[in-house]
Amino acid sequence: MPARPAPANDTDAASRMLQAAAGLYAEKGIGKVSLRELTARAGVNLAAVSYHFGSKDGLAEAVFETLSRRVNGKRIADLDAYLAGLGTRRPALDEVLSLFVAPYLETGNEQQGVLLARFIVQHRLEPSALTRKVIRKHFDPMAKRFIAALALACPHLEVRDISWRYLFTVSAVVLTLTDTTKNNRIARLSGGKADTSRTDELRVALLDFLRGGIWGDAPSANGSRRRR
Amino acid sequence: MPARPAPANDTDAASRMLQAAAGLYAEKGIGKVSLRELTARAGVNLAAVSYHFGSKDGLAEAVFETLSRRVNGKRIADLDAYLAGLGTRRPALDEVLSLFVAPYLETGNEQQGVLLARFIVQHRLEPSALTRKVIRKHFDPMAKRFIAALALACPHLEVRDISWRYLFTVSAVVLTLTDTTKNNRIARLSGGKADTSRTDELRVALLDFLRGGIWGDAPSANGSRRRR
DNA sequence: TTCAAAGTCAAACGCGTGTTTGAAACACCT
DNA sequence: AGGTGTTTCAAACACGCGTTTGACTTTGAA
Repeated sequence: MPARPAPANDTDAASRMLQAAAGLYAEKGIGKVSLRELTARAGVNLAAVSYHFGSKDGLAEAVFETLSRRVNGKRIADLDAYLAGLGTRRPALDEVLSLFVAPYLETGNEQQGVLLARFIVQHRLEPSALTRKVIRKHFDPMAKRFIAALALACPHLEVRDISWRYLFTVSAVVLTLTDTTKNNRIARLSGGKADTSRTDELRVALLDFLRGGIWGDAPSANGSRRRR
Repeated sequence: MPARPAPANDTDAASRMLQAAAGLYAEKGIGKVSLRELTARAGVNLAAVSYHFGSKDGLAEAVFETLSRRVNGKRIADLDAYLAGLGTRRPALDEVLSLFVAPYLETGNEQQGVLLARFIVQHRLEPSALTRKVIRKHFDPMAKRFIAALALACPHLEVRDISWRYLFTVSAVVLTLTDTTKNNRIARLSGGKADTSRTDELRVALLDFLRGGIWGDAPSANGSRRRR
């Protein structure tokens, strides 16, 4: 059990491993990174993982704990600030959605968005003790805050509807972000007219879709669902 | 190289393996099934996989080839029938969406929906030669048909918008379906008010969301996006 | 300078995996 | 009944993985 010095700089072995892990997770997927590959990239001995983090899972937990705490802490803080600035006025759906989507689309920090998305998708596909722990601790509270904010922004909807639509929103965002490689599916299907790797375009398209989906005012088959 | 007899019944070793594979893929995830576990459930010797399917990947390919061909063939056929019955009238967005979503939500065949969803999500998270092949062969053509149909149903939208929204739609559907276990996330977040395991409820909520998202007529932040 | 703690390193261990082997059992036609 | 091609089976193989070991090097305070 090592005594971790509090201020670790970037040339630290542990920091290099964390960086290498984050990079490889984002590039290849969380489950497809071997310790030999990881330590090679970090320029560190194989045994260093066990020494500094206890195990492979310990390293992964450190990566996602850090990431989740930072990202969701900022999301909650930004949401609070926005709501506080409103006074008694109703929050705008667009603004709430923008705040939610922000960490996935932050320009200049694409790796963070992809990593975050991969983590969520991984948890949905093959939940593990690790992902469950991080989700419950860092994502569930944030989700509840945003569901509450969405309810304020959409007074015509019940909490049940909001919950469903929040879930669909998350799904659309994270799965889209896991396909940002060249020749991604949308580029292929649209003949290049749309492309996940053009982030600005993606943001606009995504917000258009989510706004409509959450607000929920479109003509239905029997025309009975008009409410506003 | 075995000579596969054309009519294979359910007590066939190969059929039993296919069934066991499909079941285990749906239950545990595609990447988490070992051949020893699979052959044990199928009541078959370990070497039978190599003998009948060449390799582990060969078995997986057989599973998803069959599933994808059947499901997407039916989707295309149903869409064609619907469009043909319309004559020159404009297709209804709700109907097109229902046809698209159908194989994921077919009652009495839940395993199919989950398996399908898992396959798509797996491909997005960690694409492999296998998933790429099946996607290009069986899903891309179907997707293009539905995008075209959606364009007919939504004449106010450009193909680019439709492509984006189709992608978001797929994302919302498949990722939602990978979390249908007890104590799923939406049940936890909504305090039980919504629950992925109640299929009828899920269908309604999903179609409400998708209709609104695709049609895209909701008040935006600056109020400028009103078009119909 | 000394010495114990912290960190690094090459090597090996144990385990589960997909795959292969070669013999045995079976099926089916002549 | 004989014989050929198909299918099953237990056993072993080769490999990559996460982890552990024990010796070596570095660090930093007394």
